[in-house]
Amino acid sequence: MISSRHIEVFYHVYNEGSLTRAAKALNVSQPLVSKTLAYAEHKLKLNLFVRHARRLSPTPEADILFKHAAEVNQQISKFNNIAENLVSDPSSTINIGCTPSLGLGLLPNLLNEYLKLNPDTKFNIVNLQSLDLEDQLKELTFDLVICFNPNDSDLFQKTVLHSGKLVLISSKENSPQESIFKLAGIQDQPFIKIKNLKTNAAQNNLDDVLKKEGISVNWIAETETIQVAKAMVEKGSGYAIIDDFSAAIYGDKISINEIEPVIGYQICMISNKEKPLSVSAKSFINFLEKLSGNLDQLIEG
Amino acid sequence: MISSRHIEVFYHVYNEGSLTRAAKALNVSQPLVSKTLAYAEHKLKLNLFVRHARRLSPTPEADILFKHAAEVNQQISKFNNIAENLVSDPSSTINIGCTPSLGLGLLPNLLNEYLKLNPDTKFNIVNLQSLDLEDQLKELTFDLVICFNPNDSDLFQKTVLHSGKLVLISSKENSPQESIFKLAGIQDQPFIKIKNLKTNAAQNNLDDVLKKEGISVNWIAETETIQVAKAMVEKGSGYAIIDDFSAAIYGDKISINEIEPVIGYQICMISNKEKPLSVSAKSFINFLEKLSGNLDQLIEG
DNA sequence: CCTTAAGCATAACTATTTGTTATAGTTAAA
DNA sequence: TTTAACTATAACAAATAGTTATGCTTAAGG
Repeated sequence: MISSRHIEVFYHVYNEGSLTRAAKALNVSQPLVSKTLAYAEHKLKLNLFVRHARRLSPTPEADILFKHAAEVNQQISKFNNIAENLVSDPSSTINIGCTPSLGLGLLPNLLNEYLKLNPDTKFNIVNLQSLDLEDQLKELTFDLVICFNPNDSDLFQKTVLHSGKLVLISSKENSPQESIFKLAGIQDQPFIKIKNLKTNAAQNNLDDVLKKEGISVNWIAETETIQVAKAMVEKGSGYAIIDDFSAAIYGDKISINEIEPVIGYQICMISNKEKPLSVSAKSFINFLEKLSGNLDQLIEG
Repeated sequence: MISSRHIEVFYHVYNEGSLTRAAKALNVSQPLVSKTLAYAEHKLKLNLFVRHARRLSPTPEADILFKHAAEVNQQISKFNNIAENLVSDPSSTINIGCTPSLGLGLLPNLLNEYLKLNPDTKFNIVNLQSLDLEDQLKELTFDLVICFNPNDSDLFQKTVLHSGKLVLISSKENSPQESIFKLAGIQDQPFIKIKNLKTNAAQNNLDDVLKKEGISVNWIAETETIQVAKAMVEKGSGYAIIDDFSAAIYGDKISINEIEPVIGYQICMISNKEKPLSVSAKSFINFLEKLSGNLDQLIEG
């Protein structure tokens, strides 16, 4: 039995693709990550990564375990956040719910920007699936929620933060010739499918377009997280289609192509109209509204 | 941020209602449980239990956090079990999936009985929601699954292990006069509702009967776990209705009444017809089939 | 009312885990 | 080549997780 800490380390190593970067993300030293991971592998009697000289590559076992590691992390931080909500002064902390992929990608950048202007702000972030998020917003647990394509509802105030499009990712060795990829072309290529629509509503739109255009995909693997899809693409297993935001963030070792026809998605902020907001929450929402539509610049940072 | 170990300790203390018994369940010393719990409370800045002389009673915060603690535990053991399945020799270990409430109540008794006869057997138990269970059985992750009222399917071989009925639980001070409780009587009493039908399909039948009989309940609290319902009943907050198995196991401090009309449920074992089973798995399934219908005697043990 | 037994807290430890810095070894790329 | 980026190991230090022994409180029984 390995503990939550080991799982957390494994998660970050998989996610970052390197011990050094995982150590940075976890705010600990690199040797500790090396040791902890080795210990976890020893305890599980599994090799999670193959060590190349300057690089780690996840084993098939790691690919399978990653999504469960993500769930464990989510669950534990959810527990702690709920506990914190039970105790903390609601006026001083801004409670934000968001989907796991945005919590990893977009949100840290947003908070950083805001903290430059308002250094004393405290945030409390809970990662949940989209459906859960809307429930919790109804129950007034959060001040605001950031997610993909939310359902419209009279209860909620909605602001579109970003309109993006889906892009094709492929390994550098095996990327398509044309810079704008024709969607029908994926019939000729092995494809990595991202299921679990709850986590990533953007995928919904893809399925709709594929059906409408009558394109059948030749999928060779199905996964629930963008990270695993990206890892497989990197190994050269096939193409995958993800949102441009995640591609930009995870995309140093892969090649990215725009797609025709364009498949759009939205990242929105929603808040409950009936919830009386604290001054700090109002200020943050105001900040986001001003930023709305210009989020691209944050990715570079 | 508290770790999985703290959450585990909190879970068991809540579940057992005492530090000493939690220590026994966790196979550690009582002082350790005392310290770990105190540490968790300190870290969370929350009082989880009010200390009376010979007894702990959970605070409202603990009632809220318990279900999340249960989810964390489930998630972590799921991770470890999946990892184990990736490595272990399938022929030597019997992989069982079951719902959380049965995993806590019935299954340990069953395994104990079986281990008396076959001391060398290794079990691997994963707690999941009913819907997940059937998916995993399809994917051949488990040798067998034990759950409430499963859906019929051609893929699965089903054996009824136990036919039971739902019972009323109440505090000793405030229990109904008549030994067989007329269901319509709950209109007059505050009621604790157990939602989350996924975990406890037995509750489905209750809702059906209530609707059919046109009985409206005056529910004052809604929870997702039997343990929280039991804790509230014990505090005298109201009545609740649970399966007789759980009542017998959790029921030393509460009073139990049969209900009229009788509301039945079944505990079943299902296995995938297509999965080639190991000798040990076959033997265990055989053992269960023989026991089928005579599970009551196990509760006393 | 006094004794007993059950149950929690504290003290005084030990063992294990988690963390650190310093440093050596490997190799892709300038 | 040299450099820079990464991982592994060694040698410690700090924090956690565990132990037994023991004292305090009180519900229950004689």
